[in-house]
Amino acid sequence: MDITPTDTIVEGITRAIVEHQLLPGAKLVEQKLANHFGVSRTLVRQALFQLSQNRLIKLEPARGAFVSAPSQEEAKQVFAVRRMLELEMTRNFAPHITAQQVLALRQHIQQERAALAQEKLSGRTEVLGDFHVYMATLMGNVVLAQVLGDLISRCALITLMYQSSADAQHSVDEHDALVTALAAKDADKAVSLMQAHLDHVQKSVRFEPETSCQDAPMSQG
Amino acid sequence: MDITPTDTIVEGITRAIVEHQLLPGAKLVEQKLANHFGVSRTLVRQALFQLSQNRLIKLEPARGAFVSAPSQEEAKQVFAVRRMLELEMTRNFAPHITAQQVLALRQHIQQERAALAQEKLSGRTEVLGDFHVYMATLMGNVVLAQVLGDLISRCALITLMYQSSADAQHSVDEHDALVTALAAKDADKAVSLMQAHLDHVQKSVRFEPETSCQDAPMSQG
DNA sequence: ATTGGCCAAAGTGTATACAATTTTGCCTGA
DNA sequence: TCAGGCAAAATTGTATACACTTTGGCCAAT
Repeated sequence: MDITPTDTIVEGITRAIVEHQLLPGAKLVEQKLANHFGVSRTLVRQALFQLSQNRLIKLEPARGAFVSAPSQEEAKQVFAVRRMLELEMTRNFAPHITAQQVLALRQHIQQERAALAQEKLSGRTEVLGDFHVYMATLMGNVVLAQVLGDLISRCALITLMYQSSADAQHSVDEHDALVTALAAKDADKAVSLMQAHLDHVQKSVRFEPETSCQDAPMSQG
Repeated sequence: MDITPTDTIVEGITRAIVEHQLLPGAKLVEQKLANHFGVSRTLVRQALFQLSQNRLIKLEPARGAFVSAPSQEEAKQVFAVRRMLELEMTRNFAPHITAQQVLALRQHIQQERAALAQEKLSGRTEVLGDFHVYMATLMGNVVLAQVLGDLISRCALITLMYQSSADAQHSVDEHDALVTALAAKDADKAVSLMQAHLDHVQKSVRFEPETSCQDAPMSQG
């Protein structure tokens, strides 16, 4: 996987949004970003376009780029789609899962626990969400994995912003239980566990958080 | 909806791919395209990036853009994901559908028949695929509509390339039957009709055993 | 004859310059 | 005081110029 300068900028802006340095609705001025990252507007524009594809920002023609303000309704819809995909995925996966795949999932859970232990916000939700994508990959359906990845990164803003550490811990435990059910090839149990898990993740999203947004704009002060 | 020059280029290249003027594997040289469309490479590059997001072309760093060669395996996976989403969508939609929504769907089918009558290849599959997206929209789930739209445009290349006129006619009839079942709020029947429909669409895709990629650059007059 | 390296040509990646558009603030006139 | 409009500043949209990478062929050495 080639790592391009554009990816670095995407990463940086994503980080800034996730960590509340850039609030929803904030305008992203190309030249400012270019100065900040020490590149030309060309690369910034590429990055902004990429971010708009992930729905993290909104691109208004001739007006500029603005940080998205994901609505509760949108989050609800994202989770509805995730349910459609992931419940079916779980049901299909359970009967055919191999010992090797179970092992792979368990190893992933180890990574999750490690990420949690580090208490680092960044990377935490990433790893947790990746579990679901990883399941799809193990099933061998690349397309499903990509679609799920898009969906999860799409609501990543919401989840990252509002999911507490306790919720994250809860998620890992639920992943663990899910894998156990899968390992036992107990499809019904696995599906209901997945259902419950998604319910919990969705409920963990708080839309009126403590707005302790310390002011730390990205502008090169 | 603002119509940008970039969109025009995307449209043009898509059309060329769909109409076999550009075969899978063919290289897209930026300057050639720029000359062809009478714009600078800047806009061409934007268009290429956009097309790569739709998986219609593949962007290889420092090497260029190449028309994708969708594999049979990938098509299979795309349809698998579509099944997950659309069967569930149908099941959820049937009990709550309103008379107004039924009417809207029937009107859409009229458009499909009109598009078919024109014998125009371009726009035909577009309209047919749009039926599925339209259902999602009517359900009120914007996210689902977008995900479905991505999936359908993703295999649009395949479908457009290989679906015959007879198959297309068949599709419209199946849409019609589906709407009738929905109007009767017969969820089970609607779901099985949708299942059969997706099976047929998938089967209508014929992969030519010989994928020898001849070079057929876009006619530049 | 074959292989390896070097050089030119072609093409992509990035920066900068320029054009078009939007935003902002001021001034005028009622 | 306030609405309207004009002009300047700021910002985005597009084109061009330049740097770097890849590609393809030629030639020399084995």
